[in-house]
Amino acid sequence: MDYKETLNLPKTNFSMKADLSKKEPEILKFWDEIHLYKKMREKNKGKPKYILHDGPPYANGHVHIGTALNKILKDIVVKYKSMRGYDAPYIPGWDCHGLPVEFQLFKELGISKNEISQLEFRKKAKNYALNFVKIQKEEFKRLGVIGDWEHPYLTMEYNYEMKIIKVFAELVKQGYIYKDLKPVYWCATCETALAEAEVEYNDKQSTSIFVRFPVIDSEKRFGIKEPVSFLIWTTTPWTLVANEAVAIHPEYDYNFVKINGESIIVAKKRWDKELHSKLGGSIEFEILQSEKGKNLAGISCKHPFYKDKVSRTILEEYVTLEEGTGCVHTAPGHGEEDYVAGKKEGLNIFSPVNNKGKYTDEAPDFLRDKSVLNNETTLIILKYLEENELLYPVLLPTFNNSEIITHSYPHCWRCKNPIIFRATEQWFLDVDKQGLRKNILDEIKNVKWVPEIGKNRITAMMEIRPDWCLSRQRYWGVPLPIFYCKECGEVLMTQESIQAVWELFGREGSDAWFIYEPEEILKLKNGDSPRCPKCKKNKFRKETDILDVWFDSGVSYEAVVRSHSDLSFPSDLYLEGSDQHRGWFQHSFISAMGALKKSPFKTVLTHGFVVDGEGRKMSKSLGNVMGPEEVISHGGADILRLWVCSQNYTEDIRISEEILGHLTDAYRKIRNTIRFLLGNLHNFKKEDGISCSELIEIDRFMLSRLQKLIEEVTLSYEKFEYYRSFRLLYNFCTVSLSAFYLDVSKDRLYTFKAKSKERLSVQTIIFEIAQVLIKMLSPFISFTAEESWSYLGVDKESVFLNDWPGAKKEWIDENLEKRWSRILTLREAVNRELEVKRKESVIGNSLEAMIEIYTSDDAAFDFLDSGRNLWGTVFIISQVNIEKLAKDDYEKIELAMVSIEGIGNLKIRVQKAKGKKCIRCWNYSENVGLNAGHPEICERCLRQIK
RNA sequence: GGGCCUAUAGCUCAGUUGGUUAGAGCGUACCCCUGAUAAGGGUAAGGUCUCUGGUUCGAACCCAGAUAGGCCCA
Repeated sequence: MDYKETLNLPKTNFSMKADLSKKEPEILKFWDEIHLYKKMREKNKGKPKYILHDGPPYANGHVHIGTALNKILKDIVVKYKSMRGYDAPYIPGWDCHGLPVEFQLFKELGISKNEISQLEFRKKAKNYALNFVKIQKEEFKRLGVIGDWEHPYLTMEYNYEMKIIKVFAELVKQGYIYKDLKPVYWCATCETALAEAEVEYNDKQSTSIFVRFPVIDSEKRFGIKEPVSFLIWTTTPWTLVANEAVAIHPEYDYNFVKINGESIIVAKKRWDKELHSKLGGSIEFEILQSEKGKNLAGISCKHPFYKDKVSRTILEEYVTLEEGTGCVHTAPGHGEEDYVAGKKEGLNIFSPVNNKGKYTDEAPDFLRDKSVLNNETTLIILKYLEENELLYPVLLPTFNNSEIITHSYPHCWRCKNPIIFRATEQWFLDVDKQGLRKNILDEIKNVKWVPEIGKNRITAMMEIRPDWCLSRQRYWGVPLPIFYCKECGEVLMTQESIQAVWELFGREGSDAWFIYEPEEILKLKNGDSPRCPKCKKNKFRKETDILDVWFDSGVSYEAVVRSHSDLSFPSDLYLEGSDQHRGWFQHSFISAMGALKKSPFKTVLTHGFVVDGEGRKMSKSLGNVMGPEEVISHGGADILRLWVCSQNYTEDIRISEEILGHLTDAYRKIRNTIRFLLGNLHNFKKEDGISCSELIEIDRFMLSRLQKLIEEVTLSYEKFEYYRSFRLLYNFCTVSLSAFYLDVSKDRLYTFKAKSKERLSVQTIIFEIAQVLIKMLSPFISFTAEESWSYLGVDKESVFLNDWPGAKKEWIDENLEKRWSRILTLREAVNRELEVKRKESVIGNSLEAMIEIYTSDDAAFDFLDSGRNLWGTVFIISQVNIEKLAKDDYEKIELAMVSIEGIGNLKIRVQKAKGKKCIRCWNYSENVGLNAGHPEICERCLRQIK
């Protein structure tokens, strides 16, 4: 007789091989067909909302691994919250305007700004962005991210653009918006402002000179008879015209060096190190005195170019001793640091240079209309300085007392010419108006930052950040809705004039700005056009700057969260990379706090950056870039998702072939564990389950353990610590299930009658475990969870339409768990002894073993005695003998002693089992052969086949 | 150059307020099984807790510095 026929071996169509790259697209189609997102929403209709507001990625390029990480994390949140019973909408968005698109497109078109009309370019930019929205949308969906993909938000949609202007209007109304000068990178050849990304650093030869800044009334100030000068060093002599100050470091020592009948002030360390040989050589000198920089603040010097202008000394930390004299020429109109210093010190932001890079009428007569970067201009300046005894002679090989140096200097990415820093008029948001900065700093404390360190980070940034420069001299973005009087240049920026703009944008989009004349845009409802507030004329021109794109995405709390009927303000969660402390978080915060005096988010979660296996950032030059498509095609999106949930994302997140290899192993283990569960449930229905009180002890223990698992996993989910949840689930699969419970339960599952109480008891638990596991894994490995769910035979068409499992307190049995932790300790000891005999070839399979356990301890004996019918199963052996010995006899036995906490000592002997092997259940028994009809099986099996 | 952060087995992570021989899983090696089978089980080996000082009776943990790396600035 073939007894194998009488066994209940596992059976399932849930394959061992995942074949994810083939299966995942089918599952995506399934989700699409059943309208999963809609159904998840319907399930929780009317329940409390949980709003994760999507920070929009740039619609530029393909999805890279960092973006994938971000979207998968968001998806985990949304799926988890939805299963927890929240109405958790997810409206994905894209940031469409801005330099990344514009820059890339200009590159692809191979043209510059002057070669295309703004309107035409914007059409191309829109299509460009739309194309990448389409591409990224498919790439995100492929990751298994669920959301309202059919109705995403785009920052270039008419309604969105309208909201941008509305928020701007509100900020104007509250007095936050003002105009000022600020230096920007400027290409005089292309006649355009450049963004940081459009600047290339190349070597350039420049004229470097030392210049005196004579101290006014120096004798009175210092008691020194000779004329005293601060000596500065510069490689851009042309900026001296715009000088406003001389910066010195508060902590450095400065020498007053008497030389050649004058006294020059330079940093002591610079003089000692280099300047003496360069400027003094063999000439005798004398150090008259030495002063700390901070004692030299506010000293008035003669301006090199303007007789009645004073240039004073200011204290700045950024002054270095790397080069120069330690006294730094400061022109706030021509340098970023100089500008910041100038704003702080209340200096004039002076920039007498026009679009073409030529001096304006504000410059001295002899420089007017001269190109600042021209060598001839430099010569004129040198000559002037020389004649006015301002140029300090250099001893080394020189050219007109100047030196030609080669240094790294910014150049235009397009025309490759050197560029200049030039102050132009820009629009700003005043972050200190109405105590905005203070309000934000206060409100930061009311927001939950995950990890907590994010709070410090954004606080530090908010404390020192300058006013927000809203102007960009670009093509692709939302125009600043501002007009200027053609007659007198006065600004027109009233609520009415801005409203005219937003209404227009709502109807026709922001392109309309470039189509219509100011008068057409401004036409008021009664047909009147507004008048200049100053001169009362009614001819205007339009502002040409566009808004910083951070303003676009920053107002999404208004344009999306407050405007969308699915959403509610404020959002529960913003979840982005840690770089967004300076980016989206901050800009959203500023605009919402400014306009509404409310934080746009309750919780902000940040994740680190993806780096390679060595912790280095990914870069093309290092050749260590790994794309999501690579992982998906090799393993599948679930492998990528497993990577996301296995890593502690608060730090840098590593990815490498090795790491993915381990994750693939982990995936297989989880998949096979689920497969085994499903295989043993193939003829099991929910109604077959038996009640808790009727369960066999070990099954009750597992049920208790499962409740604990639910509690712990859920807690970690709540804390956004997914890698902890994952670890718990994974360890449960390997340690609790595969290596213990499932292994131990095979005997009951396979050899007992299909509907026997023993078998139904395990199946009840396995069914429960399978459901819980699949549900709790579903936010992580969504595809595999969905696939396996369909094999479970439960009346829910998708795993995601379930509620999150809740731990049943009444199933937790602490005494049982305590007892079983002892049993497991004993099991480990038994395994060690079994292994010894296995190495000695006494046994192979553990069922070939009989075990004798000795103790002299009462407690230990009671414990062993209480589990007489357990040991065979738990150790997967055939026979057990338990003997209580007298202390003396016990001590004499030459076996390793095992100590079990709370029980006592015992000794274990492993021997070959007695009797014959039952060919049905493989246990050894002395009753095999007693039945003549079935001479090859044991009595227990005999009962099962009758 | 500045601000913030990170560093524990090959990999991913634990490690309570400082307190015995620093833990887990995976991977590796070896063994078993062949009724989860391109599966399953068992045992074992693996660490100068990045380095150098300091505080302390005692440091993976606290302090200072260094090195390497990350993000944001300059």
